[in-house]
Amino acid sequence: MQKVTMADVAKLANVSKSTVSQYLNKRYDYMSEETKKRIARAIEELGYRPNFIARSLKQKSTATIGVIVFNILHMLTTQVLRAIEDVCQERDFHVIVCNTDDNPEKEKKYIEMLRAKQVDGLIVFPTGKNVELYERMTEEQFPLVFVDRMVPDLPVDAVLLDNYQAAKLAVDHLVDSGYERIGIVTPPIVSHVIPRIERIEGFKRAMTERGLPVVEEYIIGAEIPRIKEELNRLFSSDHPPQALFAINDLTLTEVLNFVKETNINIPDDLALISIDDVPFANIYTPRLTTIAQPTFEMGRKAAERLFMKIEQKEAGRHQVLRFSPTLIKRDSVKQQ
Amino acid sequence: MQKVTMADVAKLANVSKSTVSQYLNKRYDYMSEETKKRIARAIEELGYRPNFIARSLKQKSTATIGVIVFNILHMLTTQVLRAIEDVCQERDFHVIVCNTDDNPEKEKKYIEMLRAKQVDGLIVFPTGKNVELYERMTEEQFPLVFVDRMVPDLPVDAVLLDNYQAAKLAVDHLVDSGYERIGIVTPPIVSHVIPRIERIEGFKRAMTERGLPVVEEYIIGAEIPRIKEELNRLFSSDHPPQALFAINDLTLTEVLNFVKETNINIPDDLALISIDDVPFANIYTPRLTTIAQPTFEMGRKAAERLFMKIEQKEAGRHQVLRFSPTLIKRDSVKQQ
DNA sequence: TTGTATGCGTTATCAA
DNA sequence: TTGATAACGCATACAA
Repeated sequence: MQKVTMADVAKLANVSKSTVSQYLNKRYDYMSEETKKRIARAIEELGYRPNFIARSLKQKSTATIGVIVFNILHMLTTQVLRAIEDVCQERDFHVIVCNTDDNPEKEKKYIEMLRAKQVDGLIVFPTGKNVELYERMTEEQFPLVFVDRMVPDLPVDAVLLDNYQAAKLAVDHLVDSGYERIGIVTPPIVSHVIPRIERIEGFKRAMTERGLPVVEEYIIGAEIPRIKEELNRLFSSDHPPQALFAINDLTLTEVLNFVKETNINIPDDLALISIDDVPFANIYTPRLTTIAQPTFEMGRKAAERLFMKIEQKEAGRHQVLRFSPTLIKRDSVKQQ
Repeated sequence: MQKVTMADVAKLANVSKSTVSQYLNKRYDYMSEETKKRIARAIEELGYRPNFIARSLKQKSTATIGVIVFNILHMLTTQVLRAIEDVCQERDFHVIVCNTDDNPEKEKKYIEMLRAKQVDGLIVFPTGKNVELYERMTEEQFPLVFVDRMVPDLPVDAVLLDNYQAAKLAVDHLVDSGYERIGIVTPPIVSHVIPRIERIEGFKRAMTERGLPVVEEYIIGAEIPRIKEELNRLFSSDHPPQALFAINDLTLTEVLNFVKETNINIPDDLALISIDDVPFANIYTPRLTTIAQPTFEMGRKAAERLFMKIEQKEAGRHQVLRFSPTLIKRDSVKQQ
């Protein structure tokens, strides 16, 4: 299988390898019709298929990029990935996908292996823990783009949601609708996970701007499986929040689970808003008010930035691109 | 960047390239400690990283497989993909992902390009339209596994849901719960899309087995955007069905949308069951009764089969592996 | 224990 | 217009 090589074609067509090579690369400016035909025939006859890997070795380009994500199962990731793949498809590039599960070891291993495989560039949802490695890549001018998270002080292009704006959108909509006691629910707050930090920070700022107090008790930050019990605790207190802001789809799900097990009615007893326009937002009763990330635009942009770097090897000032979220008003927040 | 090669290391360490090569491949049975150290130092100093592509050329293995899917955005796909990637991760293989959008042209192009890139095997959710191409691969004994769909009469390994059983599970549960007028909703019925064909066929068989008539009017097969109007038509007739079986997540969503716009109450006015355990099944009110596909097992198995073929180049009789679905009883079907 | 020579399937340079 | 020949970076058989 796949034993037939350019040499075989050359022999059968009675020309040299170089001629075949030129033919394949469409450099036929000076090639006689006759030769072209003979080569075409030989290729056909032998069922020859070029070995792209050999060509890559010579040309120093594999037409392949790597995309390293936490977990392809997350909707954000899937959508960004799809957009990236679309851009690559237009350019006849291929995409290697890797899941790190947010594990720095795995991330490191993947990055190293993919570079050994000579990928032309890397789009990474970084764990944020392999700073030296990131640094090395930028020093070597290796084409690299971060998505979703970034690493402060590192001159790496990054494509991010404007998390402050997202939080502000949520708070403003809630406040405009007449809510004051607003809670926020998030996974554990760790410093290297930029979106969480920024969303919470944005939440606090927005509250303050609207002249509302930030009640620490209303900030629920816990591992996903523990969120429900935290909610239970909070809602059995004297003054539970009137509205909840779930900072992503995972926490939203937990809130919904919690609500399902109690008699709390949305939006009458509790208003709910979240970041990530989950697929069932429209189907759920009540329809869920959400803040959507422009995932496809983000994926596209990340890919386009990467290709800019791949194509014109020049550095250029690095950019942190912020994408604006969109408030989608539905029925889980109602005018008080 | 990445200019340093084995020759450089060899020179710096004062040994020959072959020695370095041996060192890298852990063939140090007979290597002096001294040499090892010198090589290690040189590698470190130069920041040498092996070029995997060059090695691939020699060894005829890229440690990369291709996975060609319709659309990574579908949940089934994402989950299968994740499982495949996990298996690959264990073996230090990488995965190239391609989206065909069920377009045979794209499929063809991808298959050809990936083979040119010398991937060691291919897992394909086949459009079913490139029969010659599939045949050629099997003739050449190229490692290939189909998922979700198969192509009749083609000796290719395939990993599929037991669609007949899935349909039977649905019908039996409905009938056992006291329903008789059961409708089914599906995307357009086209012959090469095996799951649809089998699910509908399974539905009919199961109905017949239970002594119930198959009412053609209750079989709604239409493009997704047109399903809602079909449902409207059906439910304004004299004898609408008492229960609906949605054959996948897409049609389920349409049913749910339809329900939302009417006053139909689930499960009181209409029972609902579907294939694909959607993420919101547990959250929706009422909680949705579904039939789950063992997506991760399917992905794992597909990858394992592929590796069997990759490793032991022997053919072996090809297998069509059927996976059993699981009925998850929740609240959208209630005992009448 | 280590080095030499050769090949993997292309492309590129330079002659012819 | 086409053909030798030398890379590309690594692995391997065989020699030393």
